[in-house]
Formats: sequence, C-alpha cells, structure tokens
Amino acid sequence: MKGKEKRAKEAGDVLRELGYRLTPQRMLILAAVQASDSHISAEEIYSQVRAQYPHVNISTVYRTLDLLKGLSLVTETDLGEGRVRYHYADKGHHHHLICERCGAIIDVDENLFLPLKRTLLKDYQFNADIRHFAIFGRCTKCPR
Amino acid sequence: MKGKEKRAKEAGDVLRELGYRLTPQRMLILAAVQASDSHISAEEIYSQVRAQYPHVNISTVYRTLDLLKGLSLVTETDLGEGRVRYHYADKGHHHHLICERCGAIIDVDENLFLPLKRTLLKDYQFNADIRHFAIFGRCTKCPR
DNA sequence: GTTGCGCCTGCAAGCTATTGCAACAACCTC
DNA sequence: GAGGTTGTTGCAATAGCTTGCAGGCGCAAC
Repeated sequence: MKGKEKRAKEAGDVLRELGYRLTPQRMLILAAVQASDSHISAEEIYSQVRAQYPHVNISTVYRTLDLLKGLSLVTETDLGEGRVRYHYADKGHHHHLICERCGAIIDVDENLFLPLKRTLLKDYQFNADIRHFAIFGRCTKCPR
Repeated sequence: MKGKEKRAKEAGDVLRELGYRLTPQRMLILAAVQASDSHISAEEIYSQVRAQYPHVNISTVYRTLDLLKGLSLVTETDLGEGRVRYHYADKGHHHHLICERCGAIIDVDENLFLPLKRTLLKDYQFNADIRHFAIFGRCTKCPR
C-alpha cells in the first residue's frame, strides 16, 4: 500500500470509529484534500471527486468539509480571494500574512500565536482554536 | 448641530477631501453605521437607508462599505453567522472570542494583540492590520 | 445473504455578496 | 448658472455557499 492510500484509509477509519458512515463521497473528498500539497478550494475538490464519481453534488462537498473541519481533519482558511481554501490538518499548522497591496502571502509559524493563546486561556477562560489564521495588512516593501 | 450629525459631516468631509464624491447614498450609509451602537449588518444598513432614500441598491451598500473599510472609517467582522457585520471605526477597536459550542461572544481589548503585531513587524516586516478580529474556539465553561 | 434503521446524499431553492455595463449625477471650470 | 468629465449608481446576472426535504445506501444484527 502506498503512503497516500494508507493515509486516506487511516483518516477514513477515524470517521468510522467515531460512528460516521464511510461513504465513497467522503473517502474521495478526504483523499483530494490529502493529495493536495497546498491549499485546495471546494470547487477544485468537487471537480477532482466528480472525475471518479460523477454523481456527487457540490453541497455534499461542503457538508463533508464541514464535518472534517469539526473533526480537526482539515482546516479552513480565508485568504481573501472570495473563496475559502482547505488544507489537510496533519500537514502542520501555519498562518498567513496577506499583503492587501501586492497580494503577497507570507507563511508564519504557529508558535508565534502561542503567547496569545495562553493569555486568552488564562485571562478569558477561552480555549482558542488557532490553527489556520489569515492576517491582512501591508508588507513593509509596499509603499505607504 | 448635534453630535451625531457633526460626526457624520466630518466623516463625509474625509471622503470629499480624498477626492471621492459625496453622494446621498454614501452619507446615509455612513450615518447608519455611525448611529449603530453595536455591529450592524449590510442588510440592516440597507433597510435603514432605503427608508429615507427608496431607490438605493444593495450593491451600492456593499460597494460603499468596501470603500469605507479601505479608508479605515469602518471595520468588518465575521462573527460566524453567515453574514458579515460592520462597525464604525472611531468607536474603538476590539476583538471577539466566539465559542463554537454555546455561541457566546466575548469582547477582548485590542491591546492583547500588540505583542503579536510587534513581532510580525519586527520578524516578518509585515504591518498587520489587526483591528477587528474574530477568534473561534471553546469557552472553558462549555463541556469537553 | 437479507433486512431494517437512520445517517447521508442529491436536488432545488434560497441566501449573502460581487461584478459588468449603461445611465446618471457630483463637482469643476468657465 | 450651464456644460463637460468621470466617478457612482442601479440593474441584472452571477458566484460561492447553505438548507429543507425526500429518497438512497452504509452498516449492524440476525
């Protein structure tokens, strides 16, 4: 069994173990997110899945992504393109700085947010789910 | 001149000084955001404005809010309701912690983010626009 | 292998928000 | 005040995403 298939199977098992049904749609959607090396959009997932299973509906893609998100198997990020992108959670958490002027996207390590997370827990009794943040602003290379 | 009208006029002047035209639509939309004591949605702004100026179009509301956002006159927040809310910028910046379980919304002072903002500027040469953040997670009162 | 429960899916309708285009009107100039 | 320029607006079409509902199908029990 190749690595990619093994990962997909394992993630599928998670679903089954939690009492969710393992449908072909769910397996294909999960595999598409895992196979993507970068951030993938719902529409891209949809067309990949439909290539193998023509009857899927886009709403199933969204509902499944929502489920996987809730199970922390995928994370969701709004990079400001007017559409949300998804990312397989095991590939490591990171955050994005997005320059509103030049559109540059800078990746940031998740550790940068640990102090904030600690403060929120200590002072506000709030367990923040900081996994895939997008912060807008200006990179200093851009004028004004 | 009463305080509210004075504020609206001043904000309108900002538009004109920057070379934007001061249309009745823009003045009414700006006034609606300023008059709102809390966060107001585009649809609410739309119906308020339409009461005085029946011909406005919802797309004008969105376009104007986008403009005002770019000029830092209003800030935009996604509180996870499936619609974005707007807030007059002069009323002070703050952030929100949103519990995904019970839906509670906790307000957080903006100062909490200053260390992060400093780090991003120093280590990543990025001037983050941290004005109205929404952080999802769980309040510790909620089980599991 | 068969059966049945109830979770999941496809479909269609609906919601929020965006965009292209032609017509309009705010503002400047004279 | 009249006229021209061009930034704005209204309209309609469209995109991305969500939701209600009826029927389908995964899974466990036998």
